[in-house]
Amino acid sequence: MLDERKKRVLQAIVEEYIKTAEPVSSNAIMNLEGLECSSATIRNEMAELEKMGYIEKTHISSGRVPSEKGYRFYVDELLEDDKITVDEIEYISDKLETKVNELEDLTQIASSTISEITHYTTVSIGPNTDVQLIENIKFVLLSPRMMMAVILTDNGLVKETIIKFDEDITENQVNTLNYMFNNKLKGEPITKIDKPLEKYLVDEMKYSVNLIKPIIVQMKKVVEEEKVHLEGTKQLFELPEFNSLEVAKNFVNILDEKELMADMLNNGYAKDINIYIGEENEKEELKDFSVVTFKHRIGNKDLGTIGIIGPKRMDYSKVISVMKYISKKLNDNLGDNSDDSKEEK
Amino acid sequence: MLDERKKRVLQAIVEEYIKTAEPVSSNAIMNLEGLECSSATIRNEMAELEKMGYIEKTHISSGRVPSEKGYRFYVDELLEDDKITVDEIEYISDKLETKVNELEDLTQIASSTISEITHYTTVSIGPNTDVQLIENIKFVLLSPRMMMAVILTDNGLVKETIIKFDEDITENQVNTLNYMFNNKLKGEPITKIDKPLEKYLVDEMKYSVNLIKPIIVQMKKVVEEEKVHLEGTKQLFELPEFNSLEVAKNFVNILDEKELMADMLNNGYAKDINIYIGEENEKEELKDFSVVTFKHRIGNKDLGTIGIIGPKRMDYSKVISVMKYISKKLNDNLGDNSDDSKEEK
DNA sequence: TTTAGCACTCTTTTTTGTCGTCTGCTAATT
DNA sequence: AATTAGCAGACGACAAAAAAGAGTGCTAAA
Repeated sequence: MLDERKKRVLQAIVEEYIKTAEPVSSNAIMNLEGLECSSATIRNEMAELEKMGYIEKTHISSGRVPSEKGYRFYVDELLEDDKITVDEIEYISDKLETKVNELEDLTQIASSTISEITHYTTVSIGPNTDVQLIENIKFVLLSPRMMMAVILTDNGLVKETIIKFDEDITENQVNTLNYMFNNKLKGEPITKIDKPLEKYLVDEMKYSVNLIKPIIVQMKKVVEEEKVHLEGTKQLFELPEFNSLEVAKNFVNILDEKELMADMLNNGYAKDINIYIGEENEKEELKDFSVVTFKHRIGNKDLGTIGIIGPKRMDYSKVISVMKYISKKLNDNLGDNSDDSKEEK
Repeated sequence: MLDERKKRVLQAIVEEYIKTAEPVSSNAIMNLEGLECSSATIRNEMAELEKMGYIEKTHISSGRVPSEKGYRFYVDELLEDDKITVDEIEYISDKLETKVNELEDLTQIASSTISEITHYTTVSIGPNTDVQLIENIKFVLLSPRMMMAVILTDNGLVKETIIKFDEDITENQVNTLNYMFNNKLKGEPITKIDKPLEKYLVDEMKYSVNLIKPIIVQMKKVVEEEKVHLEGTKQLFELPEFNSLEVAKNFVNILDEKELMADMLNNGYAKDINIYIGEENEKEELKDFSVVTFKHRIGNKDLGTIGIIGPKRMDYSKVISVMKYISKKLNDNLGDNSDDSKEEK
């Protein structure tokens, strides 16, 4: 479709624009490797690329800026990996050594590391609820009317919550609950903790509704809860595109809508890495941004999703290199030294 | 010091400026209640108020803006309470009805309610660590190498954490730990969980350091951890002062520094409500803002602190009314229906 | 003591002009 | 047929100048 030189011109424009945030002129990219020709020739190529929709002008006599179609082509066909430096590799390795007790923290560390290296904002979220299986449930009486419920999932996450009752409970009751819940739920997806279960326990098993209802309500809540974690919000404000108050406000609005973030990360299942450029984002509010999402897993255990939010001219190459490296590193590390991960044969 | 009319003029200027964010001219406040005189008279008063330092001009022929001294006088002497509407009262009552299982959530609900009503940004934090006493500690074995520690404090908060070990642990060991920690720490401030305790347990009581160290490390971490919670960040961006990119950036930077926020809230002990206007803030970064902090408690139990961050021309009256009402409401509500609060005679 | 009136100051907005950049096109060159 | 040099034209960015508007301080009168 595009001949070699056009590809080269497009690539040069995208990369130059990523670097400078200024419309790229024919002069600016002339004499780059593979473009040893006059500016006039490049202008001709640019005119055609524009006609095809890969680049556009900001005004009639301006330089060119990549269109979303242009970015998309760049990402799909022209992207070169391995833009990660030795220093960065060292920094990442260092960060990932941090000993964590809860796997959830690992996603946050990955998220903050990405943000620090790329200088974009990252947002992270735990694994999707419907892929998590219950490995064990534990009820512990804290005081006569207060109980704690702990749920261990097969991917090593721990969810705990406190449940209060209007009447005293006995150790005996707690033991029965322990047995009953484990018996019923072990190996089931955590989403099974829901109304029907409450109904079953009350109607069929004849438990007191006063006992069961708060348990189900509270456990359901903690199971469904999406903890969205943000990192590096201020960094984007250093970018030249944030000199427009409009864009800045828009961005702050996005960050304030945690559910919107959660939604964004939960969609787009197909691949581990997904790239949404501008209008490709489902959310109207994100149409001036690009988002790269990264499904973060160890072995076959989903550990959550990380999203990188940046301008449309984000350094896709860098972002993807970093993500791939982190993914690799995590799997290398946790292959050996994770105690609680189940041995797979 | 200030005669009645001067007070009235100052009050009018402050309130008008709070409303419009524009320098206030002599014309604008003439004919307000208590100011039934000509603009020339008001100009004379303004000239004197300016000489005394209560108001200032943005340039030689502009209207007047309150100085920080002016705001301070307004807050100390001129503030009228009860600027809260019936609708707002209803909204607050409604929000505070939400049933919470963890007292921590209550501070967040209060915080978000304040933000929604005042349209300023709020930031909240749990109670200061050194006022919290340990009521009970519970260790629960989750798997051979994973234990959960739960700390109940006298003000009804629950802190829990997971501890991992490099070797298997027995139920017996957990029971001993339970007995030992409770015996040693019940009634003590949570800050007692620290190095010296580790030393004592290992050296004197001859516990294995492999067992004790991770416990102390992890519990200390969760005890010291300050969970800063932000609410309504985007709202401030609607204010006219945020049309300056400088201010906007400044603000985003502040929000990104969670420890700064925590510091801010932990200082200023004296009163339950503290007001810091502009330069009165200890933090350089906050010198263009006003902060109102609100120590939130039920009975004599400290439940955390909420800070309201807004422009210097924030609607102090509204903010304070809302806070007072919330405080009252919480105490009314939780006087009766809180099950776990200890009965005081 | 208050007020009407006016000159003066300063900001804001609009207008005008200049400069520089980059394109598209044409005609010449390879 | 592809490339290139050269140039006219378009337009943004910036600065200076001009006009409009808002508010003050002061003076003199009520």
